Amino acid sequence: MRQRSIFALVDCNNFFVSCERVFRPDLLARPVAVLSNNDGCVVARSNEVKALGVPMGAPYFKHKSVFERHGVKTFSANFRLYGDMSQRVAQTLGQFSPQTEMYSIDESFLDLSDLEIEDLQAWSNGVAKVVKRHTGIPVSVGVGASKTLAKAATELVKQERKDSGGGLSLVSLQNEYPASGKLKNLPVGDVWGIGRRFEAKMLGYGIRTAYDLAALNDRWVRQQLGVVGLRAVKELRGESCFGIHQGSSLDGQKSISATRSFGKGVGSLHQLESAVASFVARVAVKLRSKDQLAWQMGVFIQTNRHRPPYQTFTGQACLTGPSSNTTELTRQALTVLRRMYDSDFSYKRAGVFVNSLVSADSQQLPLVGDASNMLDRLNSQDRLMAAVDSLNSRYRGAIGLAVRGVDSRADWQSRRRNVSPAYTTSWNELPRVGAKGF
DNA sequence: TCTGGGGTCCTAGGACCC
DNA sequence: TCTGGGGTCCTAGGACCC
Repeated sequence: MRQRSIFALVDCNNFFVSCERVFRPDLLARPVAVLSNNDGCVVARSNEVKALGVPMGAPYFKHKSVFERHGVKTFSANFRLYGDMSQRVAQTLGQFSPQTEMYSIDESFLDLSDLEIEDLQAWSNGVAKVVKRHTGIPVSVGVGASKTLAKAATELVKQERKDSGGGLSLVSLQNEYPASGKLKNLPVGDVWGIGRRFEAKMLGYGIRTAYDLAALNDRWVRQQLGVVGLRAVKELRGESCFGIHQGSSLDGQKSISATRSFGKGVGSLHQLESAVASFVARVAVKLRSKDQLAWQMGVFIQTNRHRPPYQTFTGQACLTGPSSNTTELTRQALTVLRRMYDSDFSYKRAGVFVNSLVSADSQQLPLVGDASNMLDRLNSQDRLMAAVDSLNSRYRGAIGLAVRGVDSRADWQSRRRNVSPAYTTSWNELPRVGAKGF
């Protein structure tokens, strides 16, 4: 008989900010924020910035004066750096359980069900210490009988806002559900699976905490919050509904996209073509890096969301066969774009997506035509694309189709005024010893 | 002037079929 | 007084996650 489930969630504290601080220890006790593309939104906040009352995802311009008044150091998002740091954390976690799932760039679940750990509370604190020592990233470690409870535990740890990180186990041998007496301290909106809408609905009924939520009647929950909400509630009671997906949550993903808001409004078809072509290139690289091919692709262009009339144009193309070939995908994308382009509008955002993905090695050859010819052609395309990918990873963005354009100051390019160096992935960007903070 | 980007799953309703 | 009914597929929209 399988024993009960036990999960841990390791959640990196203020992850993007913590990454920047690893290489800028001078910023450790100072307020720091990381901004999204175009320096538009606040996507990571140090505890000092949280204390200023700046919410997650807030438009930067609305808080700019507060930032200046308090000397908040801001960075433009540097995803190459964060991705690399994320890998380091994941690697460290591998030593604590053979069953790990990288859930997002800053969170991993560990399955502890089959491990013999006597003191889960001490264990969780230990994990936090080791990760901090190995990577410099402070983490919150939560342990529970379900993923949702593990998640709840990390939320409770984070309430303490300790810069060094720490752990909490909600699993005790004596009692399970009432052990969640601690859940009285967790606001209902902080429960995994309860977003803004569901939170408002629950508050309307006087349900304020995770504890209140767990005590509700199943049928009523099903009615109000659907099967998703019901699962969340069951998980809160320690009834595990979700297992571990070994590897990454994104393994076997169903779609891939590349979308961006533009630095300025873009009206000309020529510029949109250049933007879309560069998005296709990104998507195709992602496809190839995952050994995937797509049967379907789509393009969308949008006007400014905050300035009515807001318009979105979307078009889809069915490919003649599954592909990850940049040239072919670009041709299709541009056809779609030209078909739906309307010169009366100025566009602020565009994107390219692919779906109906299949694994490249399970690719079916066409039923008609000379299969060996087809194979040759596919192989030569594969080799070309592999060569392009390898050159581009070494000399970032060196090679591309001409339509993509080469003007890095084009209107559609994002503004990123304060990017930190690629400390961990580019020798050229390593600071000299003795420079500020080293 | 200035508001991110990448995903998933569920549900309701319409089309279509027998 | 009556205008079937059930299954399946697709799509759009809404909710959620980080």
